[in-house]
Formats: sequence, C-alpha cells, structure tokens
Amino acid sequence: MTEDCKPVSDAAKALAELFGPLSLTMLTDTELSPAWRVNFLANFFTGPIYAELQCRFGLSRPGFVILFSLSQQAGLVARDVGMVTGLPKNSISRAVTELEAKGLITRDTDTVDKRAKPLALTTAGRALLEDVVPLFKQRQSNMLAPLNAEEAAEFDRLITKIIFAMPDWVAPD
Amino acid sequence: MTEDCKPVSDAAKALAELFGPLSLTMLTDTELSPAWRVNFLANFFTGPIYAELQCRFGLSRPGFVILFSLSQQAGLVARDVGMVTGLPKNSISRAVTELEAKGLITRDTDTVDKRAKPLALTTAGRALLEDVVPLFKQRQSNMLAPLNAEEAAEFDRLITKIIFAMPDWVAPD
DNA sequence: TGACTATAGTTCCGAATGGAACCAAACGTA
DNA sequence: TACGTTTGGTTCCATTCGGAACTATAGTCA
Repeated sequence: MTEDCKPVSDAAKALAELFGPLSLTMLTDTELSPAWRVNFLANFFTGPIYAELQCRFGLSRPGFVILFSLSQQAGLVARDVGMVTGLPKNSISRAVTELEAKGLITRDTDTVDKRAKPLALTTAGRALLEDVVPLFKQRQSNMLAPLNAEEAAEFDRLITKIIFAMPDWVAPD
Repeated sequence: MTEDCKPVSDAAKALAELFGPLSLTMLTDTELSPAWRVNFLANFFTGPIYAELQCRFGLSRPGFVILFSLSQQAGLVARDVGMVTGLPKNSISRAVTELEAKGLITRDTDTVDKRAKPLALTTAGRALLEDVVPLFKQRQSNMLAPLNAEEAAEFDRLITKIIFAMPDWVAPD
C-alpha cells in the first residue's frame, strides 16, 4: 500500500488542477458521488471527442451515432437509432437528411411498410467511419489503460450487470 | 452458472424491448462497446431525472448542479462549477442569474477580488435541495441495486481508478 | 369495408445552447 | 506608475434542440 500513496496523491493533484478543487469533493465525498462519477466519466469522455469530430469532419453527434449504428447493422430505420440513443426523433430525422445530402448514407423506402425508410452506408460513409472510429478506439483504450486485464474484465462485467438491470428502473413512470 | 441462464436471457429481452433490438449489439458486440456502455448508462441515468426536475421543480440541469455544488462547498464562484461540470461559462452565468431571481441562491462580490462573485444557498435553496436530492439518491440506489456490497465497492474502486487517471488523456490537445 | 387507433417520419417554431466578443478587475513586468 | 496580458463574468447572436402538430401508412376490430 505504501508505494501507492505518492502516486495517488499526485493523481488527485492533477485532477484538482484540471477540473478544479471542487472536483475531488464531488467525485468522492458526497452522497451522490457514485452517480456523479459515472456522469463525469461519460461527460469528459465524449465531450472533447465529439467536438473534434464536428471540427475535423463536420460530423455531428447524432450523425456519428447513425453512421456507427449502420456499420453494425444494415437496414436500420431512424426509429431504431432513436431508441438506442434516447435522441428525439426529429434530431435523427435532421441528421439523416444531412448525412444523405453529404452522400454518406442512402435512404430508401421499405417496400412492405412504406412508412419505414431503411438506411444504409455508402462507400463514402464507410470510408469516413474508418477515419473516425480509430479516434474513439484510441480514446477508449486511454480510458481503460489504468486497469489491468483482470480489472478491465471485472469492470465490464459489473457495468454490464448494471445495464442489464436498467429496465427495472429507468422508465420515468 | 446454469441458474443464471434464464434470468440473463430475460434481462436481455427486457433491454431489447425497451431500447430496441440494436441495443444489445451496441452494448456488447462492437469494438466501442466498453465506451458505449459508460455513455449509455450515464445518458439514461440522467436524462429522465433531469426531465422530471425541470417539469416538477422548474429546475434546469445547470441549475441543479449549481445548487448541489453549493450544498457541498459554500462560497464557490461560477468558475468552479464550470470546471467540474464542463459546462460553458455563459450557461453557468445564466443559470446563476435565474437561481438568484428565484431566491434560491445569493451572489455577492468578493471584497478582495472584485471580479469574483461567491455564491451561497439561501434557505429556500436548501429546502429545494432537500426535495430534489432524494430523487437522485433513489435513482442511484436503483442503479447500483443489482450489485452486492462487494461488487459495488469494486465498481467504485475501478471507476475511481479510471477517473483519477483522466488527466493523462482527457485534454483535447 | 369503414372507422378508429397506432406508428414512422417530417416540419414548425419557440427555447436552450454555446462560441465569440466584450467589460472590468487583477496580475506581471519594467 | 504605466502597459500588455490574464481572468471572472456577462452579453450577443447564430445555431441547435426538442416538444407538438402534422402527413402518410399500417394495424385493429366491428
């Protein structure tokens, strides 16, 4: 334990430096710290990288999510993306229009259900993802770097456990 | 292990029901799933509860963050809140003005540094927090409910470890 | 078949957001 | 003390966001 004291203290100092003296309190000392930690991590993980995406590739947050979702499962419709992201459907609609205008995706009309409009990546869209996804991957491995393989596996297991129980309580009603 | 199969499958079904068929893929099968999980959890943890706060108490997200921060450390200035939340300073400024107008906080001018404007909770602000914080606490314990004490402690340890290493990589530059 | 409801997606429009310019007080340096 | 720089905070304004209304198609049930 003793050999950890110095580094830990240094880390705390670096944290306070970057996020202010309040950050240590909020992250460790309040009755809402556990939830605060989750949000803090998500917030500072995504914020900067989405800013970079917007800046370097003109790609919005919903835009990226749509592209990436499509790369995982072809033929998705707007609704699917909305459900998994929590984004309102008009945001999706706008982003889809924009992506189509840029030639990154196609949007055709389902022959059996003419309301639905299945989406698909174009070659350009796939190419853009190949530039963008590595940035996320890099950031993700930076995030997980302080954990060793065992710890990372355990972290995954626990957060997955939490997530799979979400249906019991997330709903507002 | 065997006795877990049925429940897990049920949980997956409930998740797919609520967040769409895409959710399982995004949460478990992609090269960005680890990061996606963190964001997914944070997103669906905070989204509904901030909506409820807005609706029931007319309290915005920055508004709540400011109040809660002040309850933890008196005499904070706007800048401190900005650093720990990543919110732009004009958002903080607006929210502070609004909270002051509602009589929930006071904002006076620091005598030594006349630029700074230390904030403080009023009795009304403190009272409002007493209504609001329990909602967050409840939601937080719902979130952690699937973990037993040991697991919760380990989850805390790991996410804290990740967070304390953030200064090494969060910065956009 | 006709009427009523539900759902995918778009459009409208007021509200929220955040970058950038700005102001005023402090700080560094000579 | 003067002058350029930094910093806390506010204001401006263009952009984004999201609830609600709307359109069009599909499903339900008598």
